[in-house]
Order: sequence, then structure tokens, then C-alpha cells
Amino acid sequence: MKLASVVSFEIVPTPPYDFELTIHKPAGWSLFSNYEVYQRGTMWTATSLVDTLAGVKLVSRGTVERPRITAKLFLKENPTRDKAKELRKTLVHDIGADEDLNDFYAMAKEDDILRLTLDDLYGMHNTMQSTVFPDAALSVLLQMAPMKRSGEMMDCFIKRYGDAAEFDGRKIWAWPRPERVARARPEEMAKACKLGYRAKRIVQMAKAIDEHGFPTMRELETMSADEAKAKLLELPGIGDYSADIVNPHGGFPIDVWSADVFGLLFFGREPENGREAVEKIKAEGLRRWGKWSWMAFYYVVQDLKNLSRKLNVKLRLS
DNA sequence: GCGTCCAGGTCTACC
DNA sequence: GGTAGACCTGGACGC
Repeated sequence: MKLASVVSFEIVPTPPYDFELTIHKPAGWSLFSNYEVYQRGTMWTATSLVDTLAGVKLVSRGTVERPRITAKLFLKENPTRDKAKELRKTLVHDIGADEDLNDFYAMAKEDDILRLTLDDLYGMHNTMQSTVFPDAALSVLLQMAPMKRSGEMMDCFIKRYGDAAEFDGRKIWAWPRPERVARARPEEMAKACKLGYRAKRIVQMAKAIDEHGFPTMRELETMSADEAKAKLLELPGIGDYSADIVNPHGGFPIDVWSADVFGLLFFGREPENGREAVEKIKAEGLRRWGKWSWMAFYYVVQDLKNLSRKLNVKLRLS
């Protein structure tokens, strides 16, 4: 889809804000799309903002302590003034520009594990999608598969069912929207992208969102953390782990891989059976970090190489 | 070359 | 309410 209408504005994030660490994360997590492009302080990506497909170009103009970002949104049609305002507000929130890291850093400086990440990741903010479906679908594609295969499933799913945003000389595929996936045939999806049993779950999830409606991330944020999680658990294919990935309040999403990482950090050794150890390790993370559990998880998994060196241990990389 | 196991979970039938 | 077993697929491993 060609996106020719352009809305430009400047964002002044809450410092410290490291553009590169936040927008192009060390562990390789995408900001909005697996197909986004990052080159020397500029990100081209695509996403659904306020139910509108948007090509997004972000250019860093400042420093960590005095951050400035020039943002351009590429849309199909000219937005109304109110819509443009809403798009801007949503993007600012989604790239973590309105997030204040000071309270988290005050806690992290006193923590034996987190304080080791602060030099490496100083100014890295949390980011999120504005709608639930991308992260929810992603979490289903992470289930019961090695990362390489999950990546292949995601790439195929996005290209086959997502929209291509054509803007600024780029063509970037955005995560599929639920209304389109809800109309897909699970058998066809399973065969085309080798999703196996996950295809049925993703289509059921898309139908649940499209046909019955579902809160946006902003709406989930207005609920309590437990209420938001309970709402997420209503979606087909979303269990405890996936809900903790999607929940905008954050959680402590321990799976077989992260059980090895946090088992080693908390108890000095990887568990013999990761699946059986998940509950114990999750409980320890929540006990230790409480409301900061998600930020702690985020900072640790983005810094595994450095942590391995500093602690002289072999943390499993993602 | 072939069989088995298992990977960044969730759901369901059964007790 | 608690839990064993099933679920797609493909790479790793042992033989």
C-alpha cells in the first residue's frame, strides 16, 4: 500500500533516552516489524497506530541526556487534526519517550544483578505496540519451537497476511491486522507457513479480537495489572507466559530458555528440567523485583553477553 | 538412512 | 483443581 500523506513532528523524550538502544535493541528484538530497517540513527518501520497503517521514520537528532527525535508518519490519507494528535501521542508512548526511568534506576542500583546492566544499557526505554494482536500472535509463534523456526514462521506469517507499507523509498511489512487473519483458513495458513497447530490458535485469537472487540494496549494500561492479565488470558492461545509478554503492565515471562538464564543468575546453576523449574524461578523474580519485574527481565535479556563476561558465567543467548 | 527426542506453551480430557 | 498427554515441524543426535 502506497502511503503518500506525511505528518511530521519532533519528539522530546524524557532523558536519559538512548535512541539506538531503545529503537534498535541489542538482543535483536524488533521495534514494530521484523522487516524494519535501521541505519546509523534512522529507523524505517511500519505498524498499526490507532487502527491506521503507518509507515514510521524516526531520526535521532540529540544525545542521551538531551534527546530529540524527528518523526515522520506516512499514511494513506490526510488525517484530521484530532487524529494526527492521537497518532502522535500514541507513537510517543509506544517508543517509550514519555517513560521516566529514574525510579527503576534507583531500585536497580541497589540490586546485585541489575546494577551490572546499567552502564551497558543506560537510557534504554521500554517500547510496545499500540494494539494487542502483534505481540499476542508473536507469543504463539514462540511456543514450542526453536528461535530459528519461530523466526521463519513469523517472516512467512507477516509477509503473507500483513500489509506492505510503501513510503520514503522503502517497502516494510507490518504485522497482520486481526480483521484480515480472522478471515483466513487455518489449514491454508498452517500449510503455507508451516505453523502447525499454531495456525488454528492464531485464527481463533484474531476472531476473538475482531468479532467481539478487545481493549487496546492503552485501555489495558488503565486497568490494574491483574485485570489486564485476566483479560489477556481470555484470548485463545494465550496462557500465563504469553500474557506476561503482552501485558503492558509487564510481567515476568519465564519459559524454558529464560528459566536457564534466570536459574543461573538466581541460584547459580541452570535447572535440570527447565519446564518444571519455571514456576519456582518466576516466583523468585517476582519476589525480588516486584513491580519492576518486566523492566528487570528486559534489561537482563538485552545484556546477556556483557553479563556473562562480568559474572564469568555462560548465560544462554536468545 | 532411520528412529527418537525436544524446542522460548497451551489446551483438553480425565480423574 | 490438578495433571498427563497431545499438538506441527524440523534439526540434532545416536545407532
